[in-house]
Amino acid sequence: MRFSPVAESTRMRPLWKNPKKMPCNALRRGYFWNNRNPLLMSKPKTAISPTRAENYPEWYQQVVKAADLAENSDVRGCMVIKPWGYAIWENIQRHLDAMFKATGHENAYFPLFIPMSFLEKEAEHVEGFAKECAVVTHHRLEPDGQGGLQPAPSAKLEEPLIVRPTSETIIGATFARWVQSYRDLPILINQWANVVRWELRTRMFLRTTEFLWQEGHTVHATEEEARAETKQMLDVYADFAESVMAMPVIKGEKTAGERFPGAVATYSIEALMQDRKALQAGTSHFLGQNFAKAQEIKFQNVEGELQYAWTTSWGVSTRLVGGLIMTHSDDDGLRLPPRLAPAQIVILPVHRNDEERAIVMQHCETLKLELAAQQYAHEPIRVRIDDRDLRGGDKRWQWIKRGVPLILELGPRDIADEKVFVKRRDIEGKGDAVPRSEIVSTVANRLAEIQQALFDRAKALRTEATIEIDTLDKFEEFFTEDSPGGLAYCHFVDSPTMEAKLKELKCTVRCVPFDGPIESGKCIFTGEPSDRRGIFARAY
RNA sequence: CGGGCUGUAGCUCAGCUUGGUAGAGCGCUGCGUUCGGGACGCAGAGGUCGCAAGUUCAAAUCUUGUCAGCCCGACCA
Repeated sequence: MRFSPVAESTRMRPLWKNPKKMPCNALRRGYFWNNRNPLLMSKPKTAISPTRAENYPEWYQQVVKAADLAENSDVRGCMVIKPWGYAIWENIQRHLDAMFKATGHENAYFPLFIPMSFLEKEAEHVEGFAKECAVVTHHRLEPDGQGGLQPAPSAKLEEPLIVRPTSETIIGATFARWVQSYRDLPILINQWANVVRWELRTRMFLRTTEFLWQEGHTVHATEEEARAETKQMLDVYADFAESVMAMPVIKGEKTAGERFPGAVATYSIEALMQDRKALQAGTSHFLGQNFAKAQEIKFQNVEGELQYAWTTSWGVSTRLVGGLIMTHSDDDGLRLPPRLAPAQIVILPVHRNDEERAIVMQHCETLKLELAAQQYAHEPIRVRIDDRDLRGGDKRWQWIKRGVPLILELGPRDIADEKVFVKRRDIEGKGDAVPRSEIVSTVANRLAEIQQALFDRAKALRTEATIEIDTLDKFEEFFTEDSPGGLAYCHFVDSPTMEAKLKELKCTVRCVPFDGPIESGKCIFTGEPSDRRGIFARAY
């Protein structure tokens, strides 16, 4: 997740002022800022370097930086989410929160710290999380005698606390007190929180040591109801991903190996990124009675019998922002779907002197008010005027890199012509002059078109990258190092043979899609009979 | 936890082999010319060379120790 030193330095800057002295490697590989490499001058200039085709992971890092979304912090593996990035997360929260409320859930907040013994209660859960937990062992610091501090030996905790990697255990313990009768059920709770998983390799938004998420936890009287809840929330996620994020997803069930520790069934939405790697964008778990038994969540049913409850949990995280970036962005930076854009429209005033400035600003303010009075997707349109004292080109490129869907320019010439210059971020090119009289009435439509266009483009890419494979040879060919890869639908039966082959190919089973047809086939790894295809892909 | 590497200006780095006034690009500040697709010129500000000890008349440079970080592997939303 750190910017690699190579990329930050040599690749971005002209190391050799005299082109004749440049090593030819550097020339060929385009190690030049803004592609000013003299040998590549014919190539269109892009705001992000390297391009997606040249070096996808590095491109991703550069987009995060150029779009001003986040930066690395002084704490290893943790990022600072900057205002523009956080505003995107806030929009994600706002939409999801409304959807959770609409399905009957309420927000609550549980402790950051979990007694270690809680984690120990569910055996598989221990297995799954123990290795990556941050542990709190002391509650006081004292001088170490050398000008520094140390945890006070006298302040050692009797039982260590772990920083929550997820809250099933502590919420379960709480629910155990809340539930006595079938009349107390269901319990439908959501929590917006931060969690910590001490990952060794981190990447901005996609995998950081601390991340922000939402975790829903529910308790039900019956298995059917809990299963329905699990599916319902997966549907909520899928709906959100597709309609708000414009990110096409596939709903499916995880295999045993990919299941949440302690769950009976794990469902996920899977998205395909532009480098043809899959991203798990959200998960929903049917926990059966496993956690209820571990946490003693019991209730008396109508007949007066004591029963274990059925629980679920489901979550999405700031990882969605990573998915958003990799789904829509291009070689000029971020492209935001209008429904999530912190600013859907930025107006750039163009003026050269104070006299012009006064006139232009007045027109900009009026335009802003008219636009903001319009609605898109049942919300007032979000408009900003950028009147910072910067050169026009710089400013314009900043907003392009930040992914604002519509950039409007308004200068003396436009005012004279009664026009506004409009640039759609999702379309190549400089933009068009639109009559001032039309811009306000058509703006909601324009945003809707952008939203749809981004979705369509992403979906087309996925369709192009999707294939059905029925032989191991073809499978291996599809996932060789040089092959672009993608989503492979294959018959399979979970087995050690398969696991070994997948590991060799750096490939994973993403899920067994719900909408896949039931058809008889043979596992491409073992030849055993199978009736469903699974989706295989390299993944984040 | 194994293997490789790096700590010098806000950022990215050069300088170290062969010890002798602390460097570049970008960024930042000011002034001027520019300005509707990423401007240019001039003038500035900015550093206990990760930390500690040692060798030396003299250490960014050599030696030892120490701390931190990065990359590649095994694990993961």
